[in-house]
Amino acid sequence: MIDEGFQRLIAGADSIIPENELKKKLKEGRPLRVKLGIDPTAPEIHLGFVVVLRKLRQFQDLGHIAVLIVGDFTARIGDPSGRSKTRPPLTDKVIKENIKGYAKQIFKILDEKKTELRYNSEWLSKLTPSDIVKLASNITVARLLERDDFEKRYTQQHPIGLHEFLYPLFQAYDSVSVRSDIELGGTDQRWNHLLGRELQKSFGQEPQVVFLMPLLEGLDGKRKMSKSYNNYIGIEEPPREQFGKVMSIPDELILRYFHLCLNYQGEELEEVKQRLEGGENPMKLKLDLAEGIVRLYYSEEEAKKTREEFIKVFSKEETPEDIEIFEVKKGEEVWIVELLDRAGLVDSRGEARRMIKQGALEIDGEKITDFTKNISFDDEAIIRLGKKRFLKLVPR
RNA sequence: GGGGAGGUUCCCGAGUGGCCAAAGGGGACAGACUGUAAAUCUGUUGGCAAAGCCUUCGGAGGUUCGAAUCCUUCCCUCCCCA
Repeated sequence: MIDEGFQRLIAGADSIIPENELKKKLKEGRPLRVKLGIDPTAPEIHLGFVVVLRKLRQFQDLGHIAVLIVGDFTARIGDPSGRSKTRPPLTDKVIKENIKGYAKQIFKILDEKKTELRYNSEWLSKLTPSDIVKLASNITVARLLERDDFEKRYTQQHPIGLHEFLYPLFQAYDSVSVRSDIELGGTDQRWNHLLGRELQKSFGQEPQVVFLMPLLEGLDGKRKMSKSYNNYIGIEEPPREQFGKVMSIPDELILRYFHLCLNYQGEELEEVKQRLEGGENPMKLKLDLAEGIVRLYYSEEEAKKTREEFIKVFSKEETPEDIEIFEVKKGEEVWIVELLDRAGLVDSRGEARRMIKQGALEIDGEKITDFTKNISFDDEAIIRLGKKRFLKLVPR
C-alpha cells in the first residue's frame, strides 16, 4: 500500500481509531472485511448516508469486502444513539419492506459483487439467555451512562429502557459474528463501534478499526441529516425536489456539501472557497452544487434541465413546464377551497382557507384572497399555492 | 414493599370547575424583504360551507347545568427509601 493511496482512503474521515492499525491491516494484503450496519427504519437513502456508502465503495474498489449488516433484530430495539426518547421498535413486516427498496438504492453506490449482505437476526436470535448474560458482563452501567445520550436522558429523568442498554452490546456482537476488520459509520457511532473492539478482544479476535465519517447536516443546518428530522435529501427524490432542497440549505453548509456530497478535495474545494470569499453570490455556488448533485443521481442533461427550470420558476417567476394536471368539469362552479382540497394541494380545508387569506394563492398570476369565492373554468389555468405548489387545471 | 412527583395539542411547557381549541416558547407553514440562504417584521398553526357545530389534555367510568381541572379505577414514567 503506497502512501498516496492511503491518503486517498482516509480522506474525509473524521477519525480512524487507531490509524496505525488500519495501516497494518492494509499491509497484510488480504481483502479486509469492512462492516457497515444499516438501520432499516427508513426506506429511503439520503445524502448523509451516502457519505458513508461512498467511503465503503472506495474500500471495495481496493479489493475489500463490504459486509452490510441489516439490523433486523436490533431494529426491534431501536438505536438509542443521539436520541432523547425511546425509539419505537419496528415490526418484521415493515423491516422486510424497507430492506427491499434499500438494497436497490444501495447498489447504485456499492459494488454488489463485493458485498456480503447479512441480517443480524441470523446470530442474535440464536443467543440464549446465558449468552446474553455473558455478553452483558462485558460492560458496566457506569460506562453506559457515560454516553452523552443516555446521560442526558438520565439526568433529565427521561425513561431509558433496559433493552436500550443492550443495543450497543448487540451491535458490538455483530462485529464479532462477522469478524469485521473495520467498522464504518458516522461519528455518532463512535461509542458503539469502540465497544465492538472490546468485545472482539474478549472473544479472542483482532479488534476492528473504527472508521468514522463526518455527519452531514440536514436542511436545517443544525441537526444531522435524518429521515426522522425530515431534513434530508433522498437519492431517489425527483430532480426538481433534490435541486430545490439543495438551494434551501444555509450558506454555511455550501463548502461542506461540496466536500461531502460531491467529493471535492484540495484544489477543487479551495476554488469554491475562493469564490465564496471573493464575494460571489452564494446562490450561484448553490446552483452549481445542486446541479452537481442532480447529475450524480440522474444525468448531465437532467441536471442542466433542472437548473434552467429552477432559474425560470424561482428567479424569473415563470411557470414550470410539466406541472401535474388536475381535471375539472368545464364551466362548473366550484368553491375555491374545495378545489384545492380535492386537488390534494392542502391537507385540510382549514389549511386552504388560511393560505388563501394569507395571500398564498394565485390563479393564472392573479392573487386571490377571498376564500368564499366560487370559480369555474373554460380554459386551462395554472394554480400556484405558496412558493412550491403548482397545478395545471384542465377543463373537460 | 413504603413515600413523593408526573402523563396537556407536532415538540417543550403553562393551565386546579365555566372567560379553554387551551398561555408562552420551539418547530412548521404563509406574507413582506431577498438569493426557495441567514437575519428581521407580520400572520397562521385540531376538523367542518365557521360569529356556530364536532373531536382533543394517558385509558375507562363517575360527580356536575358545566370537567384538562373534582372522584373512582386502570395503564405508563421519574425520584427517594427499603
